[in-house]
Amino acid sequence: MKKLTKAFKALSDSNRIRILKMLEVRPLCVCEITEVLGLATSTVSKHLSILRDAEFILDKKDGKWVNYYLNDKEDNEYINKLSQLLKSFLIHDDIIKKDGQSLNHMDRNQICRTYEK
Amino acid sequence: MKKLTKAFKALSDSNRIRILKMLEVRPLCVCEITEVLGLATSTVSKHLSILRDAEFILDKKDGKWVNYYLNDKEDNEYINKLSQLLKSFLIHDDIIKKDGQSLNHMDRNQICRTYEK
DNA sequence: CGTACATTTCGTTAAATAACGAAATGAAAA
DNA sequence: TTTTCATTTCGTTATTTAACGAAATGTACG
Repeated sequence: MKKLTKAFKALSDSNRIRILKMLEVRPLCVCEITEVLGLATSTVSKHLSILRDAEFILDKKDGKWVNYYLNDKEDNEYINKLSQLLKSFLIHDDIIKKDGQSLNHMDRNQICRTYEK
Repeated sequence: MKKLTKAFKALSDSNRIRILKMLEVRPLCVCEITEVLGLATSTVSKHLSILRDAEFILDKKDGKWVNYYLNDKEDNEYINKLSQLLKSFLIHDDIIKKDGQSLNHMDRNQICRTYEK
């Protein structure tokens, strides 16, 4: 029961939904997500830890970057089903569409420079 | 987006999950739910209003009782899909099973007497 | 080695939430 | 119409949460 309510709680914030929908497009580092959402880096990092704790996402270190991506392992029924369902939701949502477009024009090496913020 | 996060927020509390699973068994009045959950009546009433606001449930007055039941109308895609999914979850959960058993032995007219509490 | 920099952790603050009891509401029964 | 009683609303309190900036961490590059 706790695992399930944790999953729903993770999905109950619009910024976290946006993150998951962005990760449907491709794996992303923290600063790319930060750029799209317009939040502080520390806030985005916290959101990602909540999504990871609920097992919606996984991360992989790659040099100085940390890439986050959707968890498509088969070992958590709730997460599998909910992720799949979420993929069918918000297809025509303006914010979600715009977020996806932003990602297409985005170069991580241009964006992720602390001193420009 | 707001409707969706509201739905997930409604599902992010274990007492509200228990209520929805109980309503899968049969429609219930506030005091039956109160009895099973062991919460104050006002707290249960608030949980029900959250579930109703998210459109997971509907209510119908019947004399002095208010019966709550699952919303099986077809007009809210998110709710339909999530309710359906929830029906497949927690089938073997001990608390959920026990809640269902409690309901079977329950007579609303025995339970719902303010002065006995 | 030392600097740069992506990310996480920490401490704080404002807002949201779950819980309760008491009071208000409204329908049914006496 | 007065009382009963299921339910809702209100006011309060304790906890959780989302947000921020500052400081800490750890890797890569000069």
